[in-house]
Amino acid sequence: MLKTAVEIDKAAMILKLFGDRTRLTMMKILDHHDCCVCEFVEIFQASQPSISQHLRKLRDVGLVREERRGQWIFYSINKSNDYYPFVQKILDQLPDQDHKLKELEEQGTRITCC
Amino acid sequence: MLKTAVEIDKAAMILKLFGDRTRLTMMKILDHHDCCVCEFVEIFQASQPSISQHLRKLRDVGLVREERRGQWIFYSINKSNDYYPFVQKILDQLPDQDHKLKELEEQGTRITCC
DNA sequence: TGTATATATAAGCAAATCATTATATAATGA
DNA sequence: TCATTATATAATGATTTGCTTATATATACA
Repeated sequence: MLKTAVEIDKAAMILKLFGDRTRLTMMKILDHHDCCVCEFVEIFQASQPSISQHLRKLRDVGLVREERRGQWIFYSINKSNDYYPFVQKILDQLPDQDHKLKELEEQGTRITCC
Repeated sequence: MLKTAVEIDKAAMILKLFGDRTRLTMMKILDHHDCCVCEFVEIFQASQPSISQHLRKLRDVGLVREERRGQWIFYSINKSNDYYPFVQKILDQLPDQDHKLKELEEQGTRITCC
């Protein structure tokens, strides 16, 4: 009974995070590729603090992880999150966003350090 | 390309609506049973305008339909919505909420008109 | 026809959200 | 060591959200 209520609440919390175009696209990209903050800044043509704040929300609930690699901080999907199976079924239904990374590569702004 | 962007945007719009505990639970219930407004008022112990406003948001994007039956207005899932397959895959992962309707039946507040 | 019931809608308000600007921190490289 | 680059965080403000209260409308029923 109680467990059920908690699960619906937790699902709603995740869906609320996904109810933002930027965060949803981030998650779709991260499901296939790690990315650093500055790549997202390029992809979304958004300010760096704005991107950092979106990533922080995703990190705060354990959906993504951060890892420093030299000068950059890379984000990746946290596949060991309890709700990853739920998350994955949603992301699987979204159109591939690889073209956004391809554009960065063509521009030469994709970070391929480490 | 453009189509892709629109689809992600549309998905984000739906997920934003689902990012609310009340609306998400409503959708899960409606996926199996039609319900009228006063039943939701009982289930969520919420005010009637609050429930009506949530239902309106779901209706405005075509996720649910309304239909008058005598004194009551019943809401149902709109399975012909383009995004219903997407919606259904999300709802399928949520715990069954039938116990909420059972409680109404036990209380005698379930509407079974028409 | 008048009253009660079910619902929708409008207006107002507090809280949440999302961007911006400003600043701090950490790593790199000259 | 100093300047640059990448990032996080704090503070602020505009917008959105979700509730409440008040009111309008439609049906049912005596």
